[in-house]
Amino acid sequence: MGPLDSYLPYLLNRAGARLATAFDAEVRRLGATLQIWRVLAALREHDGRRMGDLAATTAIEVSTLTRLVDGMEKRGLVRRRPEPGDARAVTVATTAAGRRLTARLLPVADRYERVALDGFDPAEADRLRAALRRLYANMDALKAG
Amino acid sequence: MGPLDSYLPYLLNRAGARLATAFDAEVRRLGATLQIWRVLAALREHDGRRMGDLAATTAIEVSTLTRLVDGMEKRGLVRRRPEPGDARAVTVATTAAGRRLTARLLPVADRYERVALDGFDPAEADRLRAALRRLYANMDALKAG
DNA sequence: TATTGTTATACTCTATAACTATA
DNA sequence: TATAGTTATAGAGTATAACAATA
Repeated sequence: MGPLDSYLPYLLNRAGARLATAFDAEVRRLGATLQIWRVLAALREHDGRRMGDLAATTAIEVSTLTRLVDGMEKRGLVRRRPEPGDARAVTVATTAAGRRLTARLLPVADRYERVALDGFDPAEADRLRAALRRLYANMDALKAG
Repeated sequence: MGPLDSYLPYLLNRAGARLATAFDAEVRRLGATLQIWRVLAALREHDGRRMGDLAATTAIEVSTLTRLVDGMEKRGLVRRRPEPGDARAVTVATTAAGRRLTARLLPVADRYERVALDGFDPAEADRLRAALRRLYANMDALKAG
């Protein structure tokens, strides 16, 4: 291993942590948290998802997600419904209030992406996105240990 | 904001979380943790650093770091010494045992980077590193709020 | 028997601030 | 007064396993 500043997991962690910390501080002023935003963003992409599905796409543990959704439900941001066809499962859907909060968070999210990619030309930004997707997929090889 | 799968903070978080989780599980079998590895990797780069310096490069909170270093000191991996010239400050240096543990962790760290970058040609990998450094630096702009 | 989600517990990390000892 | 580090406390998040209901 060479210098830390060329070690990819280190760079990935530093960049990700910095983005996440700053974003979290900012959305808290709007009455949300990073975790709440992750759930809302996942539901914006596809509303009415199952808990397990939501856990997978947000990278939030199921047991954490249960309590997070409890809180969001209490605040009227989402609503749980039994999944028709499988009574074990539950789907989570946004309410009008949830969508209003999402609408207020979206400009912040957009701004963060713009700032992070400031100075990147579109092709460069897309290469970065592709590289991160590929890196994620490469980790499948480690499942075996 | 477009699809989640093109949203950079999302991609960054997913890739980073996956790498970190898998790596942590693996080094635990060798008697370390991800946090311990971060400290050792930082000290490998430059041994005998101050606590504040260490906190900055590892992205670990100072108060967390104090207790982490407490534990590492108890295990004989590092040693605290007063900084000559400033009696308030403390430097943290590895012991022989700490360097032995580092040596055992290095191959794992190398393997993770190799797996993550599997299929990337060297120029591509370097572009990714440069992009992550640049992204990190771009976040300076958010300090103002 | 396996799966979905909830609950419970202990643990880790963070956030915040108070505290000490220096500078 | 400001800085370096420690300590204390409360709050998030994770890990694990036990559990209920259903498949």
